[in-house]
Amino acid sequence: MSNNLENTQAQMRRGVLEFCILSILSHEEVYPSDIISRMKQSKLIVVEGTLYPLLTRLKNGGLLQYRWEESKSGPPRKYYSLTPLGNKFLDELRLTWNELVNAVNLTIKKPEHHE
Amino acid sequence: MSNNLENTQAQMRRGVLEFCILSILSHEEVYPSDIISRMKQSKLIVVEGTLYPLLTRLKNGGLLQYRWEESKSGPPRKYYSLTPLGNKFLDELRLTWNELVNAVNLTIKKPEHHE
DNA sequence: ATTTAGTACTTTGTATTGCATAGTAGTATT
DNA sequence: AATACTACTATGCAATACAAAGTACTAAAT
Repeated sequence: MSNNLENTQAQMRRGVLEFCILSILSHEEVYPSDIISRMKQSKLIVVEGTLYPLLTRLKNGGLLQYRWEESKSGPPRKYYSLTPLGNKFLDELRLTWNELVNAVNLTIKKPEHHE
Repeated sequence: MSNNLENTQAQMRRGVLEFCILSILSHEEVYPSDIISRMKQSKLIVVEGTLYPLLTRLKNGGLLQYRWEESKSGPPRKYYSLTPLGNKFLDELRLTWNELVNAVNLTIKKPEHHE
């Protein structure tokens, strides 16, 4: 059926996709293939068909911008970076992430017995 | 558009929904409305339209079971609990959660400079 | 000068699923 | 018998991750 382990694990990862991508872009101007390999290093798999539309959505939302740059080893690359709005957005997501970790830790602990 | 903050925040929470619900059920036998209020306590909002189908999916997947119990204050309740398979599944998700937290922390940190 | 390989960006179609909304049904109170 | 409250169920829509196939550029080999 649809409730195998991998599916649920993937769902967890999906939830933090945008956050991680924005974080990477906050450190350095990179192009999509860079992002994929950086995420892979952290065991967060993301594929092209996911990343490209996501970057476009973020760009259309005013969170990202890009510039073209020639490459010596193939077609030109889109170097993405955060806009000021994107930076604000990321700040909020950092808060959200910390809150989420706390909330989950609360939930997965045994409940305290009141009264 | 579709890339507002709330949307992304909700996405993060969604990713851990199953994990939290299974965790709650591993501690005590509860009925759906219980789960909703427990999640709310931890700031993880979940609504009926999400929870009921999710519980059904998990049950059909063999992770959950339930028994009916009469209630003095309304219709009978479905008390859910984990099956042995559900317990194994939850163990895996605990691992996944810890790995995810590590992976995200790795990703959101500045990259180290190799060579 | 074509072909092949490698890199990089793009597009299309599908399936999952969270949620809004509305509906059904039981008990208790007036 | 009507209303309120609680609880479970069903329907339809919208968002989106991913698979898969496609386009396009550079460089190297034949």
